[in-house]
Amino acid sequence: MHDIPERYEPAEIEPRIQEHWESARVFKVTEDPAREKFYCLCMFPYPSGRLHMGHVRNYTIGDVIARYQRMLGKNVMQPMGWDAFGLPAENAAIENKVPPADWTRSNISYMRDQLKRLGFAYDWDRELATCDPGYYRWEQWFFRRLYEKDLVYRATAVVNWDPVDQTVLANEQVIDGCGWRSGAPVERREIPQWFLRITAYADELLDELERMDEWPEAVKTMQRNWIGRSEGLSIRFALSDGSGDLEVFTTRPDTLLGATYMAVAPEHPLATAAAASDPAIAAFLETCRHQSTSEAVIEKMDKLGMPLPVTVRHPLSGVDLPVWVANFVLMSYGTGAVMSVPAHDQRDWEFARKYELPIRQVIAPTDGAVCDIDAAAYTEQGRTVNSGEFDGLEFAAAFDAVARALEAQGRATRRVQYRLRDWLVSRQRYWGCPIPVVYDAEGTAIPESDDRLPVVLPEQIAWEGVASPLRNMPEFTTTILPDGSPGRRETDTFDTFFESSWYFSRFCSADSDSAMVDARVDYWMPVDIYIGGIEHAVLHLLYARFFHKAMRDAGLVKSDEPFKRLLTQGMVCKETYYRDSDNGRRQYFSPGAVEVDTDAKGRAVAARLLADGEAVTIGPVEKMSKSKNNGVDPQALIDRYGADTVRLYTMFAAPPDQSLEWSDSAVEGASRFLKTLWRLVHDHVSRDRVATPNRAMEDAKQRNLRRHIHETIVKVSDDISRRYKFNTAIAAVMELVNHIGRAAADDPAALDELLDGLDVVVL
RNA sequence: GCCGGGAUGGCGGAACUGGUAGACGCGCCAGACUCAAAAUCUGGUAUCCGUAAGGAUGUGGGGGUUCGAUUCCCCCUCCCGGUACCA
Repeated sequence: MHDIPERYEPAEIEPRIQEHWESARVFKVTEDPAREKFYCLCMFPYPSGRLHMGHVRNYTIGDVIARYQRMLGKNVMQPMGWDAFGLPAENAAIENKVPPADWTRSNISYMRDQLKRLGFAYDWDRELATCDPGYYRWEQWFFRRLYEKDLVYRATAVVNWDPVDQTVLANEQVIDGCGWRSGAPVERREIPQWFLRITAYADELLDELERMDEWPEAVKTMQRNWIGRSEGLSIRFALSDGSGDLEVFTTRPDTLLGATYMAVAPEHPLATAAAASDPAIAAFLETCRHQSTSEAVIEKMDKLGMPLPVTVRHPLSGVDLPVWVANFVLMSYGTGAVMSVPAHDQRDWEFARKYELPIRQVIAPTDGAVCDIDAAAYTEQGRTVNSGEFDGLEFAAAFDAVARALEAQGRATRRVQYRLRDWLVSRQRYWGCPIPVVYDAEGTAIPESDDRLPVVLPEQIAWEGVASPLRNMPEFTTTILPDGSPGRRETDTFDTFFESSWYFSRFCSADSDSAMVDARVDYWMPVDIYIGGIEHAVLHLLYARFFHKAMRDAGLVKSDEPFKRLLTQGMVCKETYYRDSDNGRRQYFSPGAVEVDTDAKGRAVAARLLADGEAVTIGPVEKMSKSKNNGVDPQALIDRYGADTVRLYTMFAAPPDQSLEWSDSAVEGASRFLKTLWRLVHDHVSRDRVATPNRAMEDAKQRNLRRHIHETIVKVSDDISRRYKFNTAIAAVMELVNHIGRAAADDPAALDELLDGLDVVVL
């Protein structure tokens, strides 16, 4: 090791050491009950084509933690795999006429090389891709276990339907109400789909959060609010004509006497029945049929409604209340109907104002403060007024009194309701795991038996048009039922969150072809630290928690929770550049294709497309993504500076949980630091140490350096293991290197301190 | 709309438990080396006034608690993530 070259040449040394790591299987691990295990996991990537900066940042954080834990002597597993099913592969298939399987596998191959080039300490023997039948057969197998436990059911749900392309669109594919390819106005369509009963686990998913003290508070709060447990009253209002009941759920029974109208969803039977004889209502429902299915869009649109020719009887006052159809009431929430109390709900208040419906105050502030119902709804809990025999009660007492009165009439039931809805796992797409179900001649669904699994997705396909080709493949859809009669195969595939809900368990026994997971899973699970983007705070992380509990209840794993500690990485963001084209759609340009002019303060003021020299609009700073085309390609930086520089810069630029606005000018600094360090080591490594240094002979400067070395060890250890602040750990090491460099110039005789310092810095 | 997060020099960020605001790095300025440049090294660099010593101001905006607030509380603005079929 004494013949270190004078110049730092990452392009030469990095591939050499990486080949050694690979050929010697340095990071391969097996279970060792004698040693403390550490399972370090980063969210696996979607193989989109090339690594982006978010990947580099994510996997560098994981690698720093994994290597630190190895240095502590733990048995560290750090695996890597591919979240390989998904929409982009279908788009590539449509655009480039290449089968999604081929496109995906070639992306995996390229990105695997990139990961190796970045030098991450992965146990590659555990690599998996979710599009391999050897992986997805086990979720088909588990689907049947869930079915047997009544955790699977079939029901109708609304989708975005593109009437031109004759296909279902993802929310992301609907732009201003139109299909992104066809440009045709999208329609809502109800179709039968498969659901997993995640709500059966709602209470456990909620309660367990209290004990997850190594998860960020923000993520737990988001999950709590998402689950949204509320206690309330399910009230059955009798239709005035005696033809039935209208059931609603409310968390505010204390406001019942303030209810002045009812609102139902456009798909509600009362609305569709009225539309049959009233063209105006039918026309309204028709406009609602083009409404978005996205909550963000629905909540921001104009709130519209129409009165229906029915009324309901108020169970306490006996007054008949009008029933309206309203575009913001969702059929998929609860019963598709709500009771409206405009005096005490702001949305109801605005709707009532717009349509001149009565606003009736029945709650007043407990402290006697004035509240002006003409200005806004009073939404706080208070004391009942204008409520006859229920007057003067505070929230809990009023709730109870109203509940008892209605229960006595058989008109209400106390109920716990969740905002969380069951997990819709059906996708009308080709590139996913086939849902293992067959239908008989009557259309009855029969889950596939274990001995007929996997249901293999045909990979060599000819893609015509836009819709999933599976429906037009008789060799796939035609099948024989267990009783020998002809059957038809389900052509829907699973939501890709299905695959990402258990891959961490599969990594523990990735080579098993006889079981979903085996006993090794209980050595490694739970994951000790899970690192990934904050954008997964709810959906992926909640589905994965649910799935793990369902696996536990099927006897497959012992742990209650899959992820002991969670580190949510902030987004890597970058300015967007675009032009609005004539058809109203936006064309985004990659930062590499654009030249940006800055003012004296370094702020971007204008941008031009390099290809034609014409101006492009500078858009907001957003998460680097394919759809915004604002990703910075790390490969160019790796080629120019080496992997260590890119990794160092990524860790130095910001703390991991903070969003990072990318700037490639500062990468130079990281490179400079590594060169300086290399030269210092080169200048000293061949010098011989004094055999037994005499610490008592150290002068003040030397003692000062030795003290600084040890302070840095404490600081860096704490920053990495407790604080997860890699930027300040690096800053501390830079300060130490500056100190060592000055000492080397001033006092070359202080060799023992210099060499000790360099040893520590290199570690 | 709702839920969660954020805002500190020209730029990225630091200040961990309420106690010297701006560590470390980028950029910029000056100097050394060089025929010259690059690279490298040394020094300076929050803003305003001042030759300087020094003074004043300063952590998105407004208010509050405190001997003391980037940090705690209330209100607001803007930005980011999620919003159930992007992953």
